[in-house]
Amino acid sequence: MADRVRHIPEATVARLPVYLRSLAELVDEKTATVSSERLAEMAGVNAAKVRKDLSYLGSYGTRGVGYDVEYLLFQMSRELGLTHDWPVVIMGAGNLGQALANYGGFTDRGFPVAALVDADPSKVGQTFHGVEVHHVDDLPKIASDRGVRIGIIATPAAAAQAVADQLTAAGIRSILNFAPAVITVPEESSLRKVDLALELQILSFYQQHSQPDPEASGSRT
Amino acid sequence: MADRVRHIPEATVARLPVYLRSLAELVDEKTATVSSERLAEMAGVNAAKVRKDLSYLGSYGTRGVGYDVEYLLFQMSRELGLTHDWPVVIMGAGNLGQALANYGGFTDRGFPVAALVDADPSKVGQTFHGVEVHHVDDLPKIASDRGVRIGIIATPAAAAQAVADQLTAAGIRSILNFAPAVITVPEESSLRKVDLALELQILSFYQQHSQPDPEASGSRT
DNA sequence: GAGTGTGAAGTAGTTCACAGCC
DNA sequence: GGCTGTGAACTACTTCACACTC
Repeated sequence: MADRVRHIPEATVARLPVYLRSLAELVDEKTATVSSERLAEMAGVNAAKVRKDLSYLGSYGTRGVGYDVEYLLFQMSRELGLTHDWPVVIMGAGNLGQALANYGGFTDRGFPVAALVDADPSKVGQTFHGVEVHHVDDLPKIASDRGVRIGIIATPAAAAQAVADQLTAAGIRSILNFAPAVITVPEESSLRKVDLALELQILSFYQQHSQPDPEASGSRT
Repeated sequence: MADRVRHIPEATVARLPVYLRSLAELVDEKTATVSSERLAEMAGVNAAKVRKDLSYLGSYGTRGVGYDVEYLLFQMSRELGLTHDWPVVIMGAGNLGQALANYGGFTDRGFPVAALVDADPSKVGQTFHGVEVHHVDDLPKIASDRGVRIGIIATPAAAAQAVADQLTAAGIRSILNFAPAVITVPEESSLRKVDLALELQILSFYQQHSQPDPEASGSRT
């Protein structure tokens, strides 16, 4: 039994939110229990993976029955730290920053946008979708006043590293980077990236390699 | 030599665009050759990985010297299928769809937005950032007329699977899904996902587990 | 009988370490 | 001497298969 083993593989962590969403759907449709097989289907993975993933959280299933939807949902929310809100700041009040502030999906899911932050004084004071733009110099104050733990970088690539450093200086250790640039953060910080063009380039690769190119000559058979 | 070995690991494919970007920077600053070490630093990975990744494309380096920046950039663009444009359609002309149409980053990188597509007749005919909204019934025609091979799903979650099916029916086999929903596509199609809330939830997990919880009791040492 | 929990086997990806070439 | 290219060792993740519990 050896304490509660507290190391959950990264790959598993990345799937927990998908299970969470599936569980939320099951609650909506008033399903009381769910098998690993059903959950696997909903999450688009296989059943063995679901069972192994869930086993890292603890033994919350019942053999012969399945998992109690509500109980599992609660445990998973707790594990993911979603039992309370996490206010975020969006760095960069340009197109992307505004669009993200505008996008309801964050607030709805427990990540209210506490502020937009920009270096351009002409943007400071403006409001987008109810979110005010503050000057980057005020970041430390905003972060501590509003308990912001997560920063979203929505600046041009050239500014991304400097902005990451500002977030770090303001005590923000979780960063979601939308800028198409590689940034480095201290060891103890978490960094996730979303790079739209990169995803399209990956699709392009597979597109390129899918159809046997009619121009490919020379190699018969 | 056994032909040219044509299986590149997925993990490698996902890194190629990052190398590509680094190489583009090197070209800008007129650097002629680059070592795996330098490239690794720029891409935020380690040097052995760079060498192994590049070796899948072929032996484009020179021992004792490094890689010719321009030549490698060209080879990599070719491999990624970026020597020509790939027009895309954006499915869903709501907030997110409009924001994506508005975001210059796609067109700049060789993925011009051929059309926005929506089911709502009141949106059809409108223009966002120079991109016209078409009715979803016209999708097959648009796709074939404009050679669209990539579709971007920017609809609400509830519509995502139906839209994916419409894309498939229109012969589009590469899909980038922004909707917070699991969708399935035929075996031969490629699917990538971008889920903003999911990324924040992952950060929340690590945030939650980072600080040694002061309430954690019992285990001394 | 049904369905979880998990060791064991299998697979993919990473890193090491060094032979080989410039 | 410097740096690539790559087998070999290692690590992470996935899947299988079955003992175990309800």
